[in-house]
Amino acid sequence: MKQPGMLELPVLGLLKERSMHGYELRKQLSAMLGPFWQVSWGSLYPTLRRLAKAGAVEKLAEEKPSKRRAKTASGSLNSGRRKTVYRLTAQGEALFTELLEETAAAVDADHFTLKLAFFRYLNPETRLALLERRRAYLQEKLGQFKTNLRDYRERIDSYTLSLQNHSMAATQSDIEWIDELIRAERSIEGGAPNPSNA
Amino acid sequence: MKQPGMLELPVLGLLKERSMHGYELRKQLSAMLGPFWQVSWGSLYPTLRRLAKAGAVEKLAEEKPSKRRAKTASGSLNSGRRKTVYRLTAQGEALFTELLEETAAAVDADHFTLKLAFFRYLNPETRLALLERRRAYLQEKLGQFKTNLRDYRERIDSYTLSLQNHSMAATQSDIEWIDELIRAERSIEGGAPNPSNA
DNA sequence: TTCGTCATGTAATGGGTTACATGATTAC
DNA sequence: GTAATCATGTAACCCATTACATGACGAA
Repeated sequence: MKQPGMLELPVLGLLKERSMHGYELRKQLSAMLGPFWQVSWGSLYPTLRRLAKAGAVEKLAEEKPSKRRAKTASGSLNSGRRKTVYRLTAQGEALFTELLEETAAAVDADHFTLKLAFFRYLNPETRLALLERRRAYLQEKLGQFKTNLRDYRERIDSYTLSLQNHSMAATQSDIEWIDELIRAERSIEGGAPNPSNA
Repeated sequence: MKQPGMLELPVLGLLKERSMHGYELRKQLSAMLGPFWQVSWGSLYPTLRRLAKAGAVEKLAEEKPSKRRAKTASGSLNSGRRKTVYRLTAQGEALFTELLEETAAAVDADHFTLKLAFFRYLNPETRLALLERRRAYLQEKLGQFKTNLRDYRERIDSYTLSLQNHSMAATQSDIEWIDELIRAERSIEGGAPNPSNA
């Protein structure tokens, strides 16, 4: 991940479902967000520490199952202290909701992605608001692409032109995808009783 | 921009074309890379300072118009303001080429974009190598998406699923775009004499 | 026994973001 | 005369990256 302060939301969101230790958290994060999101230990653990300091999560030392000490036995002075399980607190729940609902940061692609991954915790109106905000942002960028190209097209070389055209097409495709999501949202809102997905 | 150390390449690349001052550099950067790339002063000027310290660019003080100017008429050809113009040095040229050619960092989307914007300075073989490296990377990610979905599909909700599907489609589209670029590269390589773009 | 995975962290480094601060010039 | 744009930077704050360091456990 690239931008600062982005891990908080997904960490809280995953811990909301169930308590986990750091290592598993990372695996779930990758599974949920796909291979482009790689979380490094050096960002995950400090995030957990910050959240713990803020009272949003608490550390639980899980006693080890190890039941058998047959072989190794002996002198290990202490046994506990293997996994550290993190659990969401009430404050953490509140923080999660706050981060999820804030519309300010919803426009940026990565922030939007993270919010979308936890959309099920939002009510339909908020979902629609976030979707429409993102859509407007993309539309604005599309317009900027066009003025940009109008003003500079002759001065940019063919590679850069190809770059911008591809980028515009991708933006257009994003918009269409958002439109689908908006349509789906409206149809469950006004139409059939909530199917609550699969 | 989000990642560290990414401004160096485009700054050197633009200064290679012609000397400029910081403010103009930023405008050119936006024009070239499109509206998703926003460069802040707080990252641009420190980058220039670093490059200057490394001897890659040199600062030229463009002298301001002798202090007092007649209101309008006199200095029509003057256009003087106190600007600091940056010029690429020989070392800077070397650094530019080095940064542009290194294949290690070429896989990441942003690095790849930046290199592509200066592809005209590379020979066709290096261009092809970079394109194919990027393609292989995307292909690999696509495979990871698939295994990921195979293993977790039942456990992810419909929003996250939509997210991943869209992300996969975008990756696929990126690959097709790269393929086009590769085809174009090969056709100028083996076929007609270099058309050197529009 | 050794290798791969599980598991938890810390330290140094670097640089991006945001806000701040200033002043000149142009257009209305 | 005043607002917008041109123009150049600095500073504090935050945090991601990378590399480092350690150790348990299961299987081959």
